[in-house]
Amino acid sequence: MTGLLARRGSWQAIRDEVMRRIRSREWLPGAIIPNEVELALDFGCARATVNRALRDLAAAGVLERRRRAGTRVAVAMAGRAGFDIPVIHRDVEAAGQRYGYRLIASRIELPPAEVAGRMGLVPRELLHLLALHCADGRPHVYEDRWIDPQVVPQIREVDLARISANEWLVQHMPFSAGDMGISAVVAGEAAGRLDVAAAEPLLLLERSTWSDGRAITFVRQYFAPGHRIEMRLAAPLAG
Amino acid sequence: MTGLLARRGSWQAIRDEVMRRIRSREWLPGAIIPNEVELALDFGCARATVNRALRDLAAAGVLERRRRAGTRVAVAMAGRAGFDIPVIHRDVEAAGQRYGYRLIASRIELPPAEVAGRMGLVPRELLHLLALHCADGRPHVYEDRWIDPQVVPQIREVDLARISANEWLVQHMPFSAGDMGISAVVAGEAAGRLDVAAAEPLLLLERSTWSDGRAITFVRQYFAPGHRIEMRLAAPLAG
DNA sequence: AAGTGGTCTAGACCACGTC
DNA sequence: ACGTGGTCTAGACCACTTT
Repeated sequence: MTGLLARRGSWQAIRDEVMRRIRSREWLPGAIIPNEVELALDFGCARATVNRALRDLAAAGVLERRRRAGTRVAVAMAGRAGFDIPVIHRDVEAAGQRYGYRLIASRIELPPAEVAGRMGLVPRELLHLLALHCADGRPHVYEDRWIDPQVVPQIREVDLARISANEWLVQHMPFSAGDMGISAVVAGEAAGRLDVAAAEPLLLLERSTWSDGRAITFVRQYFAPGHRIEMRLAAPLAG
Repeated sequence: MTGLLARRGSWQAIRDEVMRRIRSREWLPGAIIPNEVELALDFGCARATVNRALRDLAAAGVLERRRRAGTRVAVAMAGRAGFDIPVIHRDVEAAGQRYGYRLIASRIELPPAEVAGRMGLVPRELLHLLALHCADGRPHVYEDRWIDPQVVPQIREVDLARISANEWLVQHMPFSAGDMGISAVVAGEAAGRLDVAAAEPLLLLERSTWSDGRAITFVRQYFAPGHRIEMRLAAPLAG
């Protein structure tokens, strides 16, 4: 490609050209593509520029790169996506509704074995919170949360009746990893909290959050009937 | 930091040091941090190396960078996450079960207004597929899919009784953007397909996929009771 | 107008893992 | 062992946006 695709950043042009060759099946999944030096000659640029483009595609999962082994087109190039973790506060307000939060209960107690297991710790006393998030005064999300005060000692001094544990954690314990599971359940015992029939199907979101190998919190959130968790899927490349 | 954190890549050491300063509240959310030249002097490295580190953090959402305005610590540094799009085939086999696929119906017909709306097009004839994904011979996911043959003309020549539309699309129309919604519903009309009671709560995943501004496909997937969609949350930084 | 990040270069050395 | 990607440098020019 003799400089055809020149743009603002030539590494983007290179990335696009590589993508084109993959899409057009000029470079098949699993096949090794030319090395950086060859591509740099081909594209008439520095190797660092090619490196930038290929690194970008590797990060997006389109390419697989290994020293000495070279760069190949990923075989199962389907799966990764990015989305924004739903933040209830913003969710509600984005829908043009007034957000409300109410702490129902706050106790220090032993978690059931399942919760302890999810948090990967031997049962010991944790902070247990029950809370309700409201939209325009109506129950929106019922939340059952466990927090390990040994990992987040400052939590003892927070007035959790005023600020939701989630918002406080987000502000003071950021950058954590975690896992999340979504399932459908019958309202059951959460029905009373959300003011719905016990047979109503609810979305249950379970999330555990980790910092430095230690579980910070585990939360179960029951969403009011009809709620929809939405996410935009970010493609490896727009186009 | 006089070379204290030297590692394999010094840009990673710089990234870690910047993170440390943010975590320790040495640099507060919203505050401007020193520019690249200053940091390069501070760290005793080339500006490009600092740039690499800061670009990485900006991509992770930890920093916000603007020309001329400088680099500042992001205020709402909570939200982004990454996960792998659930691929039913792999899901089932990862659970040690045998995957099966069965095409129930395939028709060319006009979509209901809601589907047309989701795909952002005026109603015209689309390919409509009903299919069942099985695990160990038992119904696992019931799928109701619409495909626009004007966007994917090759689909007409595919034997969709043998390969699922999803797998074919993934292989031949990769790298697309889209949006996804998850909700809880009662089994209702999907109950018969999944062989469950009509009142059973099911997870409904709706996804529309776009390529180049045009909708490729819109699919509703009803998961068998008890199914859980899991995702690992990728933190901006491990640690 | 001027300062900041964005990018490119040409060359170099290094680390890793395959051969 | 040696080829490949990973990274770093020192300098340069450019693009954007705020002052």
